[in-house]
Amino acid sequence: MGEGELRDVAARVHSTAIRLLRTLRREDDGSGLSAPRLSALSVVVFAGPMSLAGLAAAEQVKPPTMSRIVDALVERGLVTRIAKPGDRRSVEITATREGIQLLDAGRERRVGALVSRLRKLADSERRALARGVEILERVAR
Amino acid sequence: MGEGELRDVAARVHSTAIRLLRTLRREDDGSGLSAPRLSALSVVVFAGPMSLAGLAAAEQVKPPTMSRIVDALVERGLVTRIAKPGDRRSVEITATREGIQLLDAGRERRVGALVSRLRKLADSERRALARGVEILERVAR
DNA sequence: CCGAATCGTTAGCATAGCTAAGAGTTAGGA
DNA sequence: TCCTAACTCTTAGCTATGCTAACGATTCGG
Repeated sequence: MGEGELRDVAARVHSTAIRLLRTLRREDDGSGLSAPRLSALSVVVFAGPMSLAGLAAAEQVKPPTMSRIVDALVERGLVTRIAKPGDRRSVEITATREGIQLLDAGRERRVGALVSRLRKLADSERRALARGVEILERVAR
Repeated sequence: MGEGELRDVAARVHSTAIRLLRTLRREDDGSGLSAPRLSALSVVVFAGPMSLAGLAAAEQVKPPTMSRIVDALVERGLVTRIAKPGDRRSVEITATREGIQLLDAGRERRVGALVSRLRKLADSERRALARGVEILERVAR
């Protein structure tokens, strides 16, 4: 594959990812949470309890920003913020059962919307897509 | 392909797109423009001159929000905002030469970063990725 | 045990999103 | 004709999200 083709693939991957996420984002309206809050919650749910600094780093955001996002999530009972025993400077942020449920529902909507689109594909196309995404996972890592 | 597999593909497409864009976004720092401004500029550059309402719709944003973004772009000389001859209620937003140049440089950085990652792939993988993206383009449309 | 480093929060600023409301322009019907 | 309705954009004012700087509390090292 030549240099020009490679650039073309890269450009298409880029613009397609943008368009896809923009489309799926509409599904988030039903969650009652903004995108940054939803995203932070999802990190806590999937990566497990973590410090505020860790969560901020995971979200590529500075600690003060994350501190306020966590405020809002605590306010809604979606996470708890508990001083870490052994080092009381630090806090452990943990998802509550409500937090997990809300996130699951939201991801269901997003992924569900995508599934319903994928259903229109032929089986061979689904397999080609699966193979492509497998490769892209390594690229994005 | 079964229902479970289909969900799995959808979930992986979703999370991979998120991770990929998050990675590439770091390249935008060099542009001196925030993400919404950069994105609005890119629409104007690629779709050509358009009204404020059209641009707002393209960016899935309300007109007042776009009005301020355009303010900033005009301020930096990246677009012009000219009353449309024939209907002076409306404005035509047009990219300047500087706007086009700035956008090209930014996209170069993003796509370039992606290209350098794709270079590590085997040729068969690049082809598989190209095929997958082709399918995903239809899905995202 | 005292100074320095670490972790989080608070304060204050800019940007980005919204709705509500207003100004200017166009279009259409009496 | 002209007056009202509709359309396009902007302004005003709110909340949320991002930042840096500075502070309080805690822990660690010498």
